[in-house]
Amino acid sequence: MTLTQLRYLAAISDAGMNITQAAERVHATQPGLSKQLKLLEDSLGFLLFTRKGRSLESITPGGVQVLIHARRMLLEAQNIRAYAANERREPAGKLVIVTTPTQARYVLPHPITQLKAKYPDVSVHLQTHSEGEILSTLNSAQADLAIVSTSGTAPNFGLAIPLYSWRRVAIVPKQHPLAQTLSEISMAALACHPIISYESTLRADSSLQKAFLQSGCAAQIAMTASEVDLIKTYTRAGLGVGILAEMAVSTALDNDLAIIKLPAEMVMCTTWAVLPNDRVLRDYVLDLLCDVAPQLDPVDIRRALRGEQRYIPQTVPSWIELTQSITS
Amino acid sequence: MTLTQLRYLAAISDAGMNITQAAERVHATQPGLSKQLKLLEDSLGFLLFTRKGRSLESITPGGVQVLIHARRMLLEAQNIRAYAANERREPAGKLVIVTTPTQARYVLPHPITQLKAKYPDVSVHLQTHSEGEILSTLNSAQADLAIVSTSGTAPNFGLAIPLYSWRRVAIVPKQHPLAQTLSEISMAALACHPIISYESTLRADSSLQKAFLQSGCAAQIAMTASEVDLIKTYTRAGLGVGILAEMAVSTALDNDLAIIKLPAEMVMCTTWAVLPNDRVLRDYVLDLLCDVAPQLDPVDIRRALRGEQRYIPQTVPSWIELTQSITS
DNA sequence: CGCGTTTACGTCGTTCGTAACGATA
DNA sequence: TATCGTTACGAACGACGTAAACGCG
Repeated sequence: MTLTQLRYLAAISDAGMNITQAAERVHATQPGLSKQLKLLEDSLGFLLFTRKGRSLESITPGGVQVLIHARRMLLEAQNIRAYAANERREPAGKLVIVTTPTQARYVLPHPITQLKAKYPDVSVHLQTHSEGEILSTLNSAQADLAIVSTSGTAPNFGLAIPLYSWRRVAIVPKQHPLAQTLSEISMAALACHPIISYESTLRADSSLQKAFLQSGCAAQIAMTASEVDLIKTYTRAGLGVGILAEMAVSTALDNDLAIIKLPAEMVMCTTWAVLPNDRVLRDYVLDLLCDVAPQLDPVDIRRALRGEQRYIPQTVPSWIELTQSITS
Repeated sequence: MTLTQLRYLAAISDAGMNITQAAERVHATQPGLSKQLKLLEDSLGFLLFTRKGRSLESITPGGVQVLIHARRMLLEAQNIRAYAANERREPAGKLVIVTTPTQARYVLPHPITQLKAKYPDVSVHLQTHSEGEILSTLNSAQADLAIVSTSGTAPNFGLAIPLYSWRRVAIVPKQHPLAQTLSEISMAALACHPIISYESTLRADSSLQKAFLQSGCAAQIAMTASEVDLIKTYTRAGLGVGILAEMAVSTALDNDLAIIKLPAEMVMCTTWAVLPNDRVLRDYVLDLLCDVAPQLDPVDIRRALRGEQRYIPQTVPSWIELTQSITS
């Protein structure tokens, strides 16, 4: 049993029992994998895959168990390599982030630019998914971290680190009657207008729906979209009042839109970085996080990931505080 | 980075930075380890040990981190091998148990005899320690399981499985006045006599001390011993009333002694099997446990060890029930 | 006949042990 | 001088890739 054999085993499983395809992914030849698989099965003494003719059909129950432990070993091997790469200040590396389109488009550009300036040889891979899919993606894909938002408690996976809190805002075209709203708008006033927002607001437990329910009004969801830009576009077209995350609007770029505060019934959301436990992160990952949220202490995070102590978050700043401190 | 290199690394650390000694333990030559260590350090890019002249002085902070992950990998490798050995019904194997002298001497002989009858090629290693040292030994030594007793809650380590509950009994020579005691003796009556018991009863929080305190008496601890046999010997010599675990006396062997029940103030103790989490056990380990405590379900234990579900203990039988069902 | 796996074979790299050497206390 | 680690070298093993054969759809 060698590490190579286990790596091949995982690759074959990942490639859907296709040895040829697995061989390409690990940059080796197909007969090589075939042979190492056979050797592994011989040394273990039982079959890891069921065969159909010559092809692999499916993984055996024993194969599943072996694979579980093999993947843990490969993860730890990665950890050692990551630690070593940090230690010798290796400039190159890979960074896979799974997050939502809003984060990817409006929050991450600046931190990632900073990161690329400091570490030009790190290849960054952004995977955007809808809110619900992100944690399962972090689990299956070999991503380094997830950045997600919740309106309530911490995501129940790995180590969840609160980055900042934020509110939703309403947007209308400057010529819209509501554009004159001076301070914040009431939920009741908002209920008179058709709403344009994210797809996720259709869910009954969304914080938007709950805010309307709480104030005794029913929202008219005029339309939903998955892309923030679509919401802006249709708001500009006069189809209704757009409601979106405050990170997604800026007075500079959206100067044809009026930005209206929403009342306290519209609860604050929190954006979290979610890190898989027991994983050694490259330095640039922590750099990135600290760049997003300066209140973080990389040493604390490292300790929490190693399981040495529970992670106790600092006071979580609001998005507005963060952007103010950047411009100042 | 190969598994061999990591195994050597762990061996060198275990041998106190002595490469020659480490080489013996892994059945390899000293130059082999020396070279592989250098190769590992080269591939990682930093030193794992500090050198003093030519000798290894101590492990570096980086070495500590690498070692943590390396040990996890080696454990998982062991897990795969153990799973495979089970799968192919490998008759040979090793079983390391850490436990107390009482368990080793009075509880385990029968189950271990059974085990050796079923698996003659398994080499069994019993390590006896005092109650307090056992869990730390299980942690450091590569033992398969610990068997310990507590008078209260479950040991806070790994997976603790309650095997049986038991009481203490008092013993006196047949000619002793108390030998005529018909049913159980009161704590007050007991307090009139010098007590001979385990060393651990000297601790203020021992259940024996607490029982005396609760009934308002002070025990006269005449003497303590670490060995059960010593307690019996000095009891026979008439030095006092022996108090020991009921497993340690039998009407057959100790027919010169009268066995006296103790009242309910003397709380019941529980004997636990403690298994390290995330470890694949050989079949014979579970066989042994089920032989000690027939209420156990090996499938449940396996699932709990894999972290698939919490372990919910069955009703825990008392030692008396266990011995009765064996003889019946 | 193409796709995918297995088998066969030659080459290359690596590991391992023996032996000699070096340093240290 | 004894102990412990390093270096050097040769033999053996193992891994890998190329090429060909085999089954199956």
